[in-house]
Amino acid sequence: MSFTASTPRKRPTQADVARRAGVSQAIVSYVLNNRLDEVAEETRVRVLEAIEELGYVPHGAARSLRTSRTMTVASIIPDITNPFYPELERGIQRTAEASGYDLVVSNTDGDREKEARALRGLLRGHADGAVMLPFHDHRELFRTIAESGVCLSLISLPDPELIDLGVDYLVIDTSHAARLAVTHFAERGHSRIGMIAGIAGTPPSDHRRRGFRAAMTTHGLDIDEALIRYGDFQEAGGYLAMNALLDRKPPPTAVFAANDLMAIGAMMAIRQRGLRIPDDVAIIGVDDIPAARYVQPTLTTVTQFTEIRGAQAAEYLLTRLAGKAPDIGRQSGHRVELIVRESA
Amino acid sequence: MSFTASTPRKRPTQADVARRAGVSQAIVSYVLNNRLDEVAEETRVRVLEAIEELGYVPHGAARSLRTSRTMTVASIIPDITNPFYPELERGIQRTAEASGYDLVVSNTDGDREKEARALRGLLRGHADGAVMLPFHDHRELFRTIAESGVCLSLISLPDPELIDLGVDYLVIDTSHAARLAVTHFAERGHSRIGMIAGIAGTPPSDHRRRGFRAAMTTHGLDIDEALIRYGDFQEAGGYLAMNALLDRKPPPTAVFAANDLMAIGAMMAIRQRGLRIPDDVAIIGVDDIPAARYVQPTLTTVTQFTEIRGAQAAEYLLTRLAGKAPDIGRQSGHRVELIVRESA
DNA sequence: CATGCTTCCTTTTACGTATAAGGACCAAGT
DNA sequence: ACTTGGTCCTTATACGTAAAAGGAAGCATG
Repeated sequence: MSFTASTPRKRPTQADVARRAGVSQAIVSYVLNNRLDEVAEETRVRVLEAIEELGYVPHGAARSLRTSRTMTVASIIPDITNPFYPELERGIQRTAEASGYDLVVSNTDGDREKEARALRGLLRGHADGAVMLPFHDHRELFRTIAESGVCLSLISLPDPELIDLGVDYLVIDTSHAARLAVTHFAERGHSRIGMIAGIAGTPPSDHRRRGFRAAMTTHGLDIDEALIRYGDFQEAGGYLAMNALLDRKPPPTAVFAANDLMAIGAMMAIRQRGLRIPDDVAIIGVDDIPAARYVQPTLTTVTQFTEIRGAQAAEYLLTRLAGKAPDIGRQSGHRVELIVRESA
Repeated sequence: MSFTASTPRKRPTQADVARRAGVSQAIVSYVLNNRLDEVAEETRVRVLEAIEELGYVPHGAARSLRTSRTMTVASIIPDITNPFYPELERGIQRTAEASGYDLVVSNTDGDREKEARALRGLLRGHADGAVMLPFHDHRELFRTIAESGVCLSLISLPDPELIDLGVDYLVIDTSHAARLAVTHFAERGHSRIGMIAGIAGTPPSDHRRRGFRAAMTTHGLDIDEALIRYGDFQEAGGYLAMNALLDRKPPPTAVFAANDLMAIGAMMAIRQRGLRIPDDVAIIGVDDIPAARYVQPTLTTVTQFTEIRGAQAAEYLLTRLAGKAPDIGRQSGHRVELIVRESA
């Protein structure tokens, strides 16, 4: 049995570097932090050489303890396997890394308890701030976190009390997405319009549904409650919901799905019954995930400019971490646009 | 202008808790670490009450500094927007969280320098270990990392020297995937078979290509070098590569793509020319991403049981972190299976 | 009645870093 | 000659925690 693996060479510390360079530990620290006025050029070079020779790398935890900055940001999102979120994620990561921050990712599955657990993790000081797309209400926890000095950038509807505490918001205006879809349907002569909403009871889903209702009313269309179904934001949920819709007499001629995955699931259900898209049933989704371009027929959808949005949320966070943000939280909406393809 | 946000209430420490409970800081630490023999039940309760009242939460960095454990693992992967990786990611995360570990994610874009940067991050002690799917060769860095006591679990071909250092491997046998695809094509009478490989020069891609060559030879089929093209593992790359293949005279009647995204891009190119799948050109991909079931026609593909694989790689890592692994690195292959759908 | 053993504390130390505070030396100004 | 001030060091300290070491009280043992 080899012992190589069980006897890791202890990593060198600033003290080791200092000994090697014949100076005190403080000087090493000054060199590392570019305090040029504190240390003579000649010494600086000697220290840098020692660092190189020993392969010294700063100890993250010690540094955090001292500075109370971790140089990592957390991203708390519902489901990384839903293509919408990696896109968002990527925007966040790009921005964070550009400022030298690491990224810790937590999947919540949209589960209340998992969301809460991830948030409590912030209190342990694992990250300097977080970007989060919450499914549930966590006002208490957000409050505690904001008060403890961890910055928050939320992608959701804003909460005035939290804005006062310096929480930034990227406002999701999904009612507008619903409006775009319904208008498009109405213009093409549809009147019997159904909706596949997200998980009942979660705020993003409720909001999207309210937007749908409002848009229908605007266009003077009747809302048949039986034509509003709920899915799980996955293909399977869309598939089941669509089947339920097609069982109604008469079935809807157009369906707005709260995200693309469910729209794609719905398309499967429609095809399986031998119906044609968009002739028999038209479909509009939300998110413009890459797959929307690759399904047959291609999917008409409302894009939210996901990656840009992630980057913007992260931007809010990073300016705040840099101390360049106003005390009070900022908020901004975001552009939303209908991309007309073949399905509607 | 409000000052609420700029004056965060300082978080309580064990010392604060101790003061409140009328004991010393050490007792608080003992309580938190369940050293039941060290503290009387009555005191314990008093301390727990104080913790509750003050809302005390342990300070991660301080704890890490003391214990030299961070309770986080890193996952270093090429591209989170490629649906293959979130799947992998999810497996890793599920396993890590079950053991109480946080997960730090780094996207490398398959870029050599970004991979190296993420690896160097490990040396700062941000994580106790890492699961990585490397695109490039980093033997030197891996060596340094392993020697400094950070555990590694790699998804790639094993390196004997690193195995000696206790690095675990989940071996990707993509030559087998290629074999399954070629065999399937051969059985259906195809002889003019093309391949869309990954980025030229990266090990995973090279290996997949070698497997393809070997399988062709096994079946006594000619390899036309002009029918091997390279893509970027994205839809766009598959699309371009397929167009190049269709320009050959005669074009291939079957194409094996190194991943599903490129296969889907290839299908677009085929459709655009008015050709039929699989009658004119048959397609097989690799990964079995969710979209494979939703494209039209549905995509025949080689599944790698991605989430399970991620979980297994993480499992390796966690057992090692728990000190339950042999000094020497482990390695295991993984199941690979052809899923026959409509495209071939 | 000294001795040792438990039980349950407190005191002390170390982890590796950033930085404030202090000191030695030398050139320049009076 | 004596401050003054700058330059470039060293020493000392704090961050919050875990855990070793030490100590006081009570109780049983010979």
